[in-house]
Amino acid sequence: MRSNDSPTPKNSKAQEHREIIIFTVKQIPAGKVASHGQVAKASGLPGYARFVGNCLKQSTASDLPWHRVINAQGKISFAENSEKYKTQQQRLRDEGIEFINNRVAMKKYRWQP
DNA sequence: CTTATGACCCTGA
DNA sequence: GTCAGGGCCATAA
Repeated sequence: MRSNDSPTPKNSKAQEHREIIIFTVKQIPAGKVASHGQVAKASGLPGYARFVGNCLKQSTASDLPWHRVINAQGKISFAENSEKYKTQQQRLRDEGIEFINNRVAMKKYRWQP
């Protein structure tokens, strides 16, 4: 490790990746859903699926449609008894997305950039 | 359907 | 520097 290698401590690659991911998530129109890996890939960051989830959780932007981001299985990544699950499900239903057996028909509602 | 395994990424202690 | 954990993913059994 170098000692004088970071002129700006706040400068992180991850920080910029966050911006891109947030930006991409904002591009998801209402009535559509996308998986974490899909968002990551659409952001030009394949393999960042996990980072996306961690990022959305941390982000507090009100204009960020985090509820439109689910896992690749078409299911919400929270526990069914969790409040977050209910909230997300309700918001998606409000946008016209229907759930079948706690699952979304990705085939139909999948966001395609 | 569940469980296991390997992969790839970042954060915080 | 190591280690555990997280809104993950794909494949295999």
